[in-house]
Amino acid sequence: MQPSDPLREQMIAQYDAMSAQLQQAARYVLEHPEEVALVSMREVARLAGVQPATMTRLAKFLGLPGYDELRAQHAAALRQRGDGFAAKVRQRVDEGSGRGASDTASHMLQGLSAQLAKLCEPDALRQLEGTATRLRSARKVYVLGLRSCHAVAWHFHYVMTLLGERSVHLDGPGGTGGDGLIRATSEDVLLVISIKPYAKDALELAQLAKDKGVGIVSITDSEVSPLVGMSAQTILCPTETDSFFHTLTPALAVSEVLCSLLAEFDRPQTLEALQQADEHLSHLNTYSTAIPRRQ
Amino acid sequence: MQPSDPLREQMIAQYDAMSAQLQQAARYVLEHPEEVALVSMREVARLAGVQPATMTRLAKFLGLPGYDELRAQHAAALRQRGDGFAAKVRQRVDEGSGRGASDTASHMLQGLSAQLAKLCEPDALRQLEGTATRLRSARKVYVLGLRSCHAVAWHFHYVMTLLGERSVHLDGPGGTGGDGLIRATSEDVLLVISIKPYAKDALELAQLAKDKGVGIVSITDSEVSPLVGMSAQTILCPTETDSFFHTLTPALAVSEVLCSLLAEFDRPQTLEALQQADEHLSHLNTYSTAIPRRQ
DNA sequence: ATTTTAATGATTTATTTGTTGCAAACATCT
DNA sequence: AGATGTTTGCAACAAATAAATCATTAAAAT
Repeated sequence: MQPSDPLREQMIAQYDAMSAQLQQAARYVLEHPEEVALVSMREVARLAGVQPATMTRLAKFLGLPGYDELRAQHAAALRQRGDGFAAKVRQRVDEGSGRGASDTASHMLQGLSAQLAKLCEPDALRQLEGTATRLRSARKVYVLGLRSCHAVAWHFHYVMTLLGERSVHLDGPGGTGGDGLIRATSEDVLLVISIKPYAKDALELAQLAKDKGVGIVSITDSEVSPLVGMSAQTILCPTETDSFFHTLTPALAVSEVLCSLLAEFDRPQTLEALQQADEHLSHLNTYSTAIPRRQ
Repeated sequence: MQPSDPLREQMIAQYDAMSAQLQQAARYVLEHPEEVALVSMREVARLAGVQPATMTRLAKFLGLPGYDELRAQHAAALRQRGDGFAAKVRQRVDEGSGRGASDTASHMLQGLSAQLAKLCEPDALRQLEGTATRLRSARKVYVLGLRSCHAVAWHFHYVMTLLGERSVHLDGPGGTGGDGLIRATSEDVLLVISIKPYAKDALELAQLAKDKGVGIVSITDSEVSPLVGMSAQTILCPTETDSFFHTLTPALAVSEVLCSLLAEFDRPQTLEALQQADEHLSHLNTYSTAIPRRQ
């Protein structure tokens, strides 16, 4: 963000030499420099998830006399930003007049940003809430998304897996994806994600599920999507870009919001489930705890 | 400076009704709003040349519960200025006076929208462009994303597959994911996506690839991500939400932008590749052409 | 001129802050 | 294994903080 902030650079440079807790503290400071300037040390520590003492230790590790100096530097940086405001705008204009790639990228990102903002409209929120409610009451949640929608389906399933064991992902090698539905009942719900062009297999599987009495909810792209007719709840999200492809970013955002709503519904249970997942994964040594040597 | 700061306007409006000391305090606050946010009340009082108690009285005079609220408001204003681009979007956040789920959803979506807007800043655009350039010149592009990042990796790979045959997805059943690298050379590039907590396997595979001379580019979440050190190009994207989970929406957006930039680079070839894909898929009868019967 | 009212200054009080010392837990290396 | 050095969490501390209280002063009204 500020390439010319010496303290920042020092933290990045010395990051590898820090202990785990120090790294966690440093990471938060790097990512939330304003907070360091604006709130108390204990509060920063709380937000960073470390002991208050660790913040002091971080300051000393960086060669500063104490935490106050750390805050002072961040405060100074924040003060300067008021002045440097004009410079930033100028920089943007310079570049904005420009050529090619950055322009395309910026335009596309702004479009996506606007699409997400649009999802905040009352209609969309109602759909989200309705769908979350329906999913909440399900015994099992089957998740189906083929081809381009695989990414969204899988991610939803992945998060739901961390949360409990109600989720079944309808996908598998050798075309066995549909087998998950063998014992599906009317107590279950199928979340199907599909956008134009709609994959035939997805529609057929959804129809099959519906015939078995499974409740259908869907994330799709249009009022006239084939999914709308067979779904008890539908969330519509935009997919258009000015590029060649349809975007799945709004759909992924929607699925993440659904996960959050479901998680938020029963916080204690969610926390317990997440802790279980943590333990399991740490036993499996899945994640890199210490940062490996840099090259 | 801030025409839409209600507290500011209130102070100006009520200025005449204040006592001499209160006016002096208010004047300083109006002229040095950053200081109010950044230093203690007593210090502000000293700088303003009034008694500490006067600052408390000023806050109460303005109808606030106490000085803390005065500082909180100035801090919030300062925070927003930092976000710059996203500020516009952020303004609406507090409007939701609401209850429950819709509120959570709306808040989260607005946050995501702001994060995408932030990616339009010059720094991020530079990273995007640099990475796209690096990917463009690669003979083959290997794509690696494990666990939560699988969704992004797979989607990138999927789109790249429609575009040509340069993409290899490093994933597979039975832990065979790394096998794709067997014939990787220094002409190739590995795109690795990983966010905290970083999957050990992903880091190890990336390191292996690097040792083979493969160029590394990455999408990750922090300056101090272990990927930064081993990558020729890195795109940083935010992952924080106020929910339990990290979001992958910005990462997906970034990957879609990368795809677009690559596609845009050679439009004729892209169009041809897409037409081929269309033909292939229509021969396979993959997509539902007619909208099936509604129920 | 005297009372009343508001404003300002000084003092006190209960919190909160940043720091430090110490013991348990941890990893590391013979 | 056992010993050693580091890292980490906890609790106690002194300093500083914001607010509440009381005393004094200045101005306004009678």
